[in-house]
Amino acid sequence: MAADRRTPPRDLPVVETVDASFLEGLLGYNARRASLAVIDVFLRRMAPYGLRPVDFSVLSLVVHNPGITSRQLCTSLGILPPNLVNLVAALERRGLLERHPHPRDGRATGLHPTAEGRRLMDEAERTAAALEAETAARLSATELRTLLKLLRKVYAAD
Amino acid sequence: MAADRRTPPRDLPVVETVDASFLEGLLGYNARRASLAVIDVFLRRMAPYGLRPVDFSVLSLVVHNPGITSRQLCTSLGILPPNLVNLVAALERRGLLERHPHPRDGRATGLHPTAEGRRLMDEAERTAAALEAETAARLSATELRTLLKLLRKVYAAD
DNA sequence: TATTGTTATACTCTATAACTATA
DNA sequence: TATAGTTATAGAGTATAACAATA
Repeated sequence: MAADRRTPPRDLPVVETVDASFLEGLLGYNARRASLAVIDVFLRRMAPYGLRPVDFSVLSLVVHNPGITSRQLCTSLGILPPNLVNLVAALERRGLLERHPHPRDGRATGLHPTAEGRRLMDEAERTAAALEAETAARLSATELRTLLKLLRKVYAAD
Repeated sequence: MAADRRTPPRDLPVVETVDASFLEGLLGYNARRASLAVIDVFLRRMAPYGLRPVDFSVLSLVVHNPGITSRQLCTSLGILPPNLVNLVAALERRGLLERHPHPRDGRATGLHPTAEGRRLMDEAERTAAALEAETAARLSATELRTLLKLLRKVYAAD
């Protein structure tokens, strides 16, 4: 599948600087680039806690919502049930949360943070807040508030 | 790995409505959610053209930058070279672009849109622009401009 | 020696089907 | 009959190492 080398060097155009202006005008393109940039920093700063973004999200919801079920986690975070199983199992093995039978629904399992889970999340959430200010250092506090508001407007009413 | 069913139904908390307020205050969380929502619509509306977001991005850059190299595409879009190969090969097989030797660098290959490639992108880009207005219908034109500007500010200076 | 494009490959993420136990 | 949780598995997306051809 090599290019046709028999073609003589004719009037073929050469690109010096790439024009990406069309893509840069699209919301999807910019939202994706921004989210990748932010998540990249997040990944590096959360590595010491052994938490990927998805682990952070799950454990954060468990800490702020003791007794939350897997189903509620999936709905809140847009994770499919089969993909949550190992996530929760790993956090349980690390002693960061416990599973107890749901008091009112025998099918469900309530997820509860352990003392260690609360302690870790307290640290991790403070790191996340600091990181937030840092990542968005190019934005004023007002700009950051506006950005969050507009982003929520884009996906909230789905 | 079942929950301990011997535990009697004690004072275990039950979550009625999930509190996600901490996550909703994080830029990364909101950027990710927004980008997934926008890309989901994009995916559905571009399916008739047989273009995923990444195909759209690649072909758009080729159309707007005839002669662009794989390396330039990778740098512009944050794709790793090995993962671009099959992408370009597929677009070539569909007759949407052609590969010709680079006039000034024997190692490189220039990518050039075919007439069919230009025609398809013309349609696809008009659909993308329409979709843009639609997806962001909850935002005013001013809000959309502000959102794009702030998103670029987040990732631009990386 | 460095760079472009490529192959092979591995790892993660996401998605679907099917099962169990409870409601 | 429907739902919560689980298993197994398939597919897409993303990553690294190593190579040939050219600079």
